[in-house]
Amino acid sequence: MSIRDLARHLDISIGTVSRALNGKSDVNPETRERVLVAAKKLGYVPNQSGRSLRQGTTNTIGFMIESTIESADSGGNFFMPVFEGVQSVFRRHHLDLVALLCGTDEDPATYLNRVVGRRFVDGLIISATTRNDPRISFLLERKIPFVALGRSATRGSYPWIDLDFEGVAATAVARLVHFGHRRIAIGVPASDINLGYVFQDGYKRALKMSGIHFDPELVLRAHSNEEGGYQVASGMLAQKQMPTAVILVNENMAIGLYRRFYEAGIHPGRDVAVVGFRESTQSRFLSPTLTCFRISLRDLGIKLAEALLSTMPAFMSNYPQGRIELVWPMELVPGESDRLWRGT
Amino acid sequence: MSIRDLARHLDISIGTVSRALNGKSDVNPETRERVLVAAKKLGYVPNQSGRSLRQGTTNTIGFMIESTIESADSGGNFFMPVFEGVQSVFRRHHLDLVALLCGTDEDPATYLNRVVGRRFVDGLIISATTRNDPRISFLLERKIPFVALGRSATRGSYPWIDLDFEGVAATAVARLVHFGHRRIAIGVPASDINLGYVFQDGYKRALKMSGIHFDPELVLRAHSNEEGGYQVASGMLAQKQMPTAVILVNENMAIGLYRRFYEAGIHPGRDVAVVGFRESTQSRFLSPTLTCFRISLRDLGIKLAEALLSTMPAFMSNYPQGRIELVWPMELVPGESDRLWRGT
DNA sequence: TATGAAATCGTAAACGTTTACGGAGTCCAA
DNA sequence: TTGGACTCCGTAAACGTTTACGATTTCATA
Repeated sequence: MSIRDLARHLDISIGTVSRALNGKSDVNPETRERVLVAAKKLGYVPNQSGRSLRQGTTNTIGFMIESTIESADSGGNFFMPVFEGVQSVFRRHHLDLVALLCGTDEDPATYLNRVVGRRFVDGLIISATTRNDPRISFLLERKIPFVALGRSATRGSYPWIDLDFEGVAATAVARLVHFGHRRIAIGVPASDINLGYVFQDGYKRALKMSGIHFDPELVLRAHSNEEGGYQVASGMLAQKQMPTAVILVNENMAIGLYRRFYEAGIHPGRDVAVVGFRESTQSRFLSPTLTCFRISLRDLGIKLAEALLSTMPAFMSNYPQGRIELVWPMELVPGESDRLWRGT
Repeated sequence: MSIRDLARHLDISIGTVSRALNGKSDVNPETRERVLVAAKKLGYVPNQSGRSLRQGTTNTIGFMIESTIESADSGGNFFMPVFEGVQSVFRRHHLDLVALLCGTDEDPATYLNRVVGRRFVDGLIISATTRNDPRISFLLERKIPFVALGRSATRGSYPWIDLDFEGVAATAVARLVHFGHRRIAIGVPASDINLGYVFQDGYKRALKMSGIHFDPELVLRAHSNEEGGYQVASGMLAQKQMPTAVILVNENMAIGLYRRFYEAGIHPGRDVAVVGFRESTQSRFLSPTLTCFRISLRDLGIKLAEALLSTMPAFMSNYPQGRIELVWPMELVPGESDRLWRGT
């Protein structure tokens, strides 16, 4: 069922059929109608390879997510709503979104090279950017439209949207200090993901603002999952003077952290204050409920999509131009995990 | 940087270049070497649209996952490891895997129709199959290679791999009965997903085996997330005679269920027995740890990939033929959530 | 009626591959 | 010297689209 079959069936030329289907102006409204109903009746769908080859564009956007060991068990629930948002924008422009999974046994940069080289996608959204992310320089030099979810320390100008981890650290520290805490630990990712650095910097700055000396012992590196949280709690318990509060950068860590404290007879929200990261159904139903930060992942996805489209020649005209370096604000959602504190 | 440029640069014909790159036999080993090094040096990557158009095959497999409201916050951590497994097999065959996200505002069947019609993928893995899944009959009639993760009640023969929810129900019921329980509730998905039916059937059968009368009141429908778990617990608490045990079909429900019971002063693992579904880092670090079922998602992914390849003409020869209707066994992992039971 | 513009459509080239086919060598045996 | 077998390579068609261009028709106007 190619366009040729359709044309034969209607006894008109394939050029006219193509123009009719693509909404070109120089075609009789009446024949256009005939073409459209015939296409629907015969179930004609244009072959994407053919049109891609001709137009040099695939109408497909790739969202690259890495299923690293660390995030394998936790990344999904974050990305799904983001996809939703991205897709809601793309649909209006007849763009398809595919998620590109880079396995753990392949280097993200070479994977990207293959995908881009094949002309598989017209644009990319990359996520989980590392401190110096080779993908960014690669995409810049190849002039592939992209937007990064998470900035990086890479030189050069490129569009990125990043969560305000510095703000998270500042808000959390200020709140905990206000509750009387002085010894505040943080759990940061063990990987090279850039958010860890941003978060840690924000933490230090916030401590300085409160006149608290920075103690490197309070920075606990761990994987961003339940087991990592368990280790963070263990690290806190092992210190001669246990921190009275902790800020986590991932909500899954909270579960393991709770667990470890329970085992030690310590009750989060009563004996130790916990601030988690992202508000979710999970954080709302934990016991104690987690004080954390709210973010509309769907809106984030929408913004990502718009940012990308504003850099793509075919869609630029519909979107405002200019640098895109956006720090996404988050709102603190009070929970029980840091409220029941009664002082040392 | 097309194959034509490469040929010009080497001063040989494009046909020879193509044959050299594709490992055809009728090419001088020496010139092949020249082609390969030049291709690498110039960074040539074949245009996928061109080859797809010519060969009628895209070398791409789609894994369709629906980001329904229900699973939006929980589906990810399940699929990531599965992707890993699938991809490990595909890589050997130079197949690319993309995740196809069907948004909540689009009908899965029409989405599938578009993707398939465009000749975007050579094969498909579909998941979250419903009771009567229109995608299955669609793919069957269009003769698109596919494998379903989760069987369906649809007539016709097609390859599927399904988790052994009947076995889960049987094992859990038998165990709980052995611990002295007679009034065992279950939490099943509120959606039309087929696993809910399978699970429920297994539950009924297991009750009959133990000589326990089936009470429809004990079947509690809810979303497969934390909030759903909360509602299941509420449902149990509301009954004149509260069930002494509950089996959940999703581990995220456990968190909300725990929450609700805590609020009522009831301790899971002491006052009520809970059996969850899938073993994960989460289930291991909950308090109490969840008695649940272990499954290697990576192996599941590998099996899915092999099943699909065995139905695709280009790869059939490498894989055993025959019907693929596989019930994937799961092993019970004892936790604390159903062990501390001391009887009524 | 002649003319030109507008509307509508057909023709053919082009996108980047792969591959069937045939041609040009080379080598060896008859 | 001829013929055949073999190796290697070039030629050109084909995949399904889109689109620039020109051809034809219609229609109003001079």
